[in-house]
Amino acid sequence: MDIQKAIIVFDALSQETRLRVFRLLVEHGTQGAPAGKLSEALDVPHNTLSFHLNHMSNAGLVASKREGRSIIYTANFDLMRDLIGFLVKDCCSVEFASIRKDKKSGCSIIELADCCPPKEKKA
Amino acid sequence: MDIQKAIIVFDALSQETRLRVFRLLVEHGTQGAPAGKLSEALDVPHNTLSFHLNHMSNAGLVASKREGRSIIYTANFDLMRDLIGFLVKDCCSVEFASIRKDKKSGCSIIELADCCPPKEKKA
DNA sequence: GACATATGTCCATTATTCTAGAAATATGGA
DNA sequence: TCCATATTTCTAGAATAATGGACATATGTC
Repeated sequence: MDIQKAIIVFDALSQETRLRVFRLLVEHGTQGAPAGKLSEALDVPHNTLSFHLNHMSNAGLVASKREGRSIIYTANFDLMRDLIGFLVKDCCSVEFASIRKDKKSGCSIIELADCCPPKEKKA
Repeated sequence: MDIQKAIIVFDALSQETRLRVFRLLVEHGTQGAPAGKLSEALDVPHNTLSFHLNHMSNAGLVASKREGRSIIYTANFDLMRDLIGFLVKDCCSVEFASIRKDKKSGCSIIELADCCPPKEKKA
């Protein structure tokens, strides 16, 4: 993920309605949820929500597919992983957070040194 | 980190100048860098940069301390770790990213399953 | 104290984003 | 075809954010 993409994703997440939508979609997993259900659950007018869903879709945060009369939205988990990777690699220091590939599992392993503050280099 | 705090941090990171400032500060580590150096490095007028640094400071993303005539800004690495933790816990699914404490090292370990997509539950 | 340096504050302008009413589009069913 | 449902698009006003010139403040040096 480059810096321009990251800005777009941060922007999409920096608004209450949108962040709530996203977290709700995360709860719905890969199955997703229809726009109307989100509108109702979050108590946001359908046209306002549509504006935000469109915003999120442009940012790549969500995908949508029609199913009958409904349009089902799903969270983009891949993007979320990329974003986490960006924060670790580009917005943190190796002293505080590091990322590496685990060959065996094929997973990326991130270590957050939240309990072991680095010794300050005395200048 | 709660959702309100997350929105504030995302907002602070969702603007090009601010994200560039933050990444530059990350490179400067715990030592930080003076406002003027940032202004010069990023080619942003000092007053405009001051506006953004103030924005970032309010969000808790950076800290500042005076040193002679300069004001030294430093990235808040703790907040960055909290943000990464928030994304993993609240904005991702356990199938895609999980976080656990490693008793021995005292670190939080995050596993990003970026190479092992979960088997879809056939409905 | 006079001056240069480093940074912040004030202000007006411009640009962008959010909101929700009204109308439009798409789908499915009687 | 007619109607209800689900959602989006259009639109305009309101709110918020970004920009940079001019000025103010704080610090260090001579």
